[in-house]
Amino acid sequence: MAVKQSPKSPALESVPMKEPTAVLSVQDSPFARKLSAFVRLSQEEMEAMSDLYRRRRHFTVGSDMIHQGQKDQCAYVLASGWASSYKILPDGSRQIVDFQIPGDFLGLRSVLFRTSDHNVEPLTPVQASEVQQKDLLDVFGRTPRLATAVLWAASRDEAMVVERLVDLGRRSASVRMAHFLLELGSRLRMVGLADKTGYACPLSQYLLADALGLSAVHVNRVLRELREEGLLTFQRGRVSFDDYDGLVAHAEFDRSYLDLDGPLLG
Amino acid sequence: MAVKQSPKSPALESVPMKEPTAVLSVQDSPFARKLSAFVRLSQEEMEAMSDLYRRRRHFTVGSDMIHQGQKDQCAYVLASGWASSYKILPDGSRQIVDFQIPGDFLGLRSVLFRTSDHNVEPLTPVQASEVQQKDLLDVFGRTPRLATAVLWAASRDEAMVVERLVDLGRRSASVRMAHFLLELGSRLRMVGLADKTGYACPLSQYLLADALGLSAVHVNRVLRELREEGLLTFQRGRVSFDDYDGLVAHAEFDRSYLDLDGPLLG
DNA sequence: CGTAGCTTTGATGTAGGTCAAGAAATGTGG
DNA sequence: CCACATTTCTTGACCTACATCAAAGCTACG
Repeated sequence: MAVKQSPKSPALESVPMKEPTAVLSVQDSPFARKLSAFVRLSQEEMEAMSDLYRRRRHFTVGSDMIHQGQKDQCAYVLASGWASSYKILPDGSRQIVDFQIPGDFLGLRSVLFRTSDHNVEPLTPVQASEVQQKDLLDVFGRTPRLATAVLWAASRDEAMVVERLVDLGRRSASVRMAHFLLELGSRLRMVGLADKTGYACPLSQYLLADALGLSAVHVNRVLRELREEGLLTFQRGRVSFDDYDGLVAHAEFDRSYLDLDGPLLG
Repeated sequence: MAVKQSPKSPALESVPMKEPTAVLSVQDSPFARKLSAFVRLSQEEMEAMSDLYRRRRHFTVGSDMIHQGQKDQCAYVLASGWASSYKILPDGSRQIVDFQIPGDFLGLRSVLFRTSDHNVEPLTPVQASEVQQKDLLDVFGRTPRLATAVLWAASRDEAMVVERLVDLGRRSASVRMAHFLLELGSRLRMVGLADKTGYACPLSQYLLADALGLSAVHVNRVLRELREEGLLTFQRGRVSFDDYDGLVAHAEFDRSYLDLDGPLLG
């Protein structure tokens, strides 16, 4: 039910910012890296993609990137920082749908739909490339394989939302939390922001609560349980896996839904 | 937690089957109708689409259309009948992610991913067109606008999953049920299978429970409440809106996430 | 006309919510 | 670098929405 977000996250400084300027090269961007998991991109496709990268923008915490109900919104590719996409209900409560990390494409629906059905806001300072509707449709027309790759990325995002749905529908709070933090770890590893031991994480317990359909109080209790069971520690902006295998077992974590097994299209 | 589905649904016969053979004409198919909500399809695009329609298949209740964990799955476009897509958890419980109705594209993820991350099974006898990976990628290469339209349709599906997520995370059982049945009504209206008074619905209370993250017992109680409040009646395979406006208010139903306002691409 | 799956209802249990309030941590201005 | 303000985190006491268990009554087809 918490509506406020943290203007000052405890882990803000500890998130590796990975010298944003270095990301300007298209091939090395987290986004290209992610799409490469699906198609082996040609030189031409790389260039088409760089057209999407022209307009670089910066967002500070508290400023909206995409706003529910507004028209003609842009999409973005996150270069650095974290964001969250969420819906606000009439009674003021909030459901966070997903968190975005570097390399994530965000706001696809707000481009394809006439009006955006959700909000996106930065959780840390964010560097992102603006993608306008026209650019996106042009690129699709020129390089269908890239279009397919974007479709694949969108499907992967949907798979994650589905997994969150299973979390809320059928898993206990503890399993849910473990599952979620493992998924986040997997995603961060894909872009080099996590390893087996854990990762820096700027999420407050309020944010976790709104993402997992729990109360902040219960989030706290669940985190304590997991810590006391020696599975994982989430403190001072860092998630540490104390017993990775035990955690995977506890969470029944099967990451096949993240489709990580190398390019499908040659 | 219910794992069994209904081999004999009470409403099975009352679902209008809309003479399946008449749907063979591409322009009139519910699928074309749905995509037309996004792009005005050219003759060429219609023809490309008809390539996706070649292999028509029939499924009986109890046979799987798509199976979790299997490789090289097909996708389908539903011509008639209802299906449900779901995930089974290790403990045997089930979360239904969505129900498919005529015109719905199903199993996109199972084509794009190496292995399917979910199951799809018919709830009534089903007529569907099989879409193989190759067909789909070919069509994308030839007609990018069609690819964009499919991307749009996939985004619309994701928007519905997101709304289900909000249901499970932040809405009470009663609001959740009302919201869900209204959404289903909107979707059915788009393909001419519902009107303001209601629609034929082959879903058992067990299925509703597994979709909404409730127990079947509680589904029953919630339906009774809604009936006693004069909002809606769900009996003998038919959902009747007794007080549509009251229901919309109760459910806080805002259907902008279905993006119904006419073609975006000329 | 039997029986297998549905629906309905009552009694009882519990996971997680809400309220409240103190302790850490973090940021801000001097 | 310190005192104060603001979030966050943490814990305890209590409560409620929904689950679970159990047992009848329906319905529909075989």
